[in-house]
Amino acid sequence: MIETFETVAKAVADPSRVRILKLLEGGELCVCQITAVLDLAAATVSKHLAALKTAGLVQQRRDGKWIYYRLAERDFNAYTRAFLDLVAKAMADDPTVAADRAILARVNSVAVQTLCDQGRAVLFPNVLAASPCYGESP
Amino acid sequence: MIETFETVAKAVADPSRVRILKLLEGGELCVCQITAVLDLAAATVSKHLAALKTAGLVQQRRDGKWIYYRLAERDFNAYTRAFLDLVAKAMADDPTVAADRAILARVNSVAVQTLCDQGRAVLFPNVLAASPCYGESP
DNA sequence: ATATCATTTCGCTATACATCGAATTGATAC
DNA sequence: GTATCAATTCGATGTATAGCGAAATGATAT
Repeated sequence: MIETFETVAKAVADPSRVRILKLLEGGELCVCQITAVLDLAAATVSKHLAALKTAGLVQQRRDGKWIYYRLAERDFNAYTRAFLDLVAKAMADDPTVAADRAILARVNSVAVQTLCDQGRAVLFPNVLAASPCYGESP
Repeated sequence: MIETFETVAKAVADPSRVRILKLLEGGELCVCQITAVLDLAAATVSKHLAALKTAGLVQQRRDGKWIYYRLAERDFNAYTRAFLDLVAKAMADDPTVAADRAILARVNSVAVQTLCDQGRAVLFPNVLAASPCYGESP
């Protein structure tokens, strides 16, 4: 009881995990998409997702090569509803959350396969690198 | 924003601090009363209370030699209401919380001064120790 | 069957924190 | 003023955890 509450509260008491929950409010995402937004090592994101799952805050589903995470059903465990509602209402205008949403928009504009292949860099097309060098031809 | 949320969530993500909040739902208590119930070192309890205060979940008031802590006003900060309501609704029938309430009943039956002077032991009168030893006379 | 590859687990390091006893603080009460 | 003493802060210790790179896993797709 109090141990379960502790597990869920701990899950929500980390900024990276809160950012994940706020991202998932917009719909399910696969691990590499979440990793691209947070800009953390895949191992780190995987661990956070496991913590959120243990806490009963998210659920997962496989689709081909990718595993998609989504917010858990409200009645998943005794505290799922209360904490997810709390997080949903909070941090509506937090700058980090807003920035993540902006990156998420870019993420959603590229195929998951492309994102997995090329990594986060594909989200920020570097004009200088893509263009021919100035003064290259005589 | 997200940092404030993190502070408050961390505050409730510890069983000792949750026990304190549940105790304070019954009304204000001084530090030595809380210490007696939790059965932790005074230094530890003091630190927990400081964390709860920083999180905006409790407030304090001095009365003579003692400092009384109480749950914070619901609009104390952006998250006070949400988290205090959440804790209030949760763990209604948790065994640890129930046991704490039983000890609290004993605490409320003795003067604060007595509790401070004699410590937690005063809550559990030891019949054997209080009686004359068997076979002591002739 | 086997190679690929997204995800997870493992091993490690650095930091955070729960807990304690001892020392300090600071308001009370003489 | 000064002694008392509840509460806090200090210093130390052990445990927990966020982060990473490397290795392992396991489902897919050839």
